[in-house]
Amino acid sequence: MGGMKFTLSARQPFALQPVVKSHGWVQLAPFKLDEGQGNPDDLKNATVRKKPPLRLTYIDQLSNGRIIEYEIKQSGKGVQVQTENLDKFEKAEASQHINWMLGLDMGFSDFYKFVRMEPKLAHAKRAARGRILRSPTFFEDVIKTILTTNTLWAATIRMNLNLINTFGGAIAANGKKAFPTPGQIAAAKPDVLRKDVRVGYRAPALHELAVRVATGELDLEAFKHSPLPTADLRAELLKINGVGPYAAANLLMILGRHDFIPIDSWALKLVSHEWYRGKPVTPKQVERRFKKWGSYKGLAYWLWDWKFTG
DNA sequence: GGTAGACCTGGACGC
DNA sequence: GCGTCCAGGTCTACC
Repeated sequence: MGGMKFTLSARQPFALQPVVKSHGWVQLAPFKLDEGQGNPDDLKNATVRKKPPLRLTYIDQLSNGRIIEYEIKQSGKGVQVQTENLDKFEKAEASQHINWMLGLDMGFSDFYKFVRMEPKLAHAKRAARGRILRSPTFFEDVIKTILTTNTLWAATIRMNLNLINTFGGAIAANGKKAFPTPGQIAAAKPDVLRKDVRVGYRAPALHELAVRVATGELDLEAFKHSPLPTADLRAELLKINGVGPYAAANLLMILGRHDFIPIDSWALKLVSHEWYRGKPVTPKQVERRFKKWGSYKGLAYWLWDWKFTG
């Protein structure tokens, strides 16, 4: 087996579970979640144990082409990473990726202060919430976000899995696959995206994006540390074919910009049941309800302790 | 600046 | 069994 372990520290407060459970991303390959089920003892221990062990795995491709798997667990005030033996450059890159994926150096003290009088948000600090699970590359998150639009969640999971199985590189030893690089998708015919990956009408948009990133025309990774004001960054995101108001807001949230609410059909449902007795609402009404939270309205929406749970 | 209609796909529902 | 609807929306064409 071999391999190596290392730990990464996080800005406090931090807990792995709320990051992993922050949205559906963990259900999208190459993420995988292992909550320690399968042991018969778990049942009787469940009532005793305070923190169920939670193990997040991810198949990553480093810039030198090497594909490796991370097993990430909570460890003290940060995380412990188990992976294959890496040289110091690989380890630095892997650490950087995991740091980004979990938002280890993000802080939310201003937000916590701002919302501490709001009963629906007061839990945020207690539960160390605010971080949103993200993929190592912004490219991957843009693709995944486009795959969430105008479809069922189950279909998003399937399309994403097809994309990985069709184009992604694999670990030789076990066949586990990484998310495809822009080049791998760009090299394919758009028709393959439609016919094999089954992404439907999204095929041209996805392919075009992969080509633009692969050729260097569009530097998506630069969005991570862009000096642009959020509104300008949003305008840039909206230029991407397939990215509209919802997707842009979702991607801004992923970038740690919380000024906009990703208003989808689910958001309308939540707000409808929260304040309008289940009567249909418009995006404008959602905006109105969260206006007071200013540049934190996205987070306020995201972390709101909703009445409606489905 | 605001709003109908079309759009791949494949479960869920009604009949 | 089949048709219809619709989902973690977006784009285009109009007003």
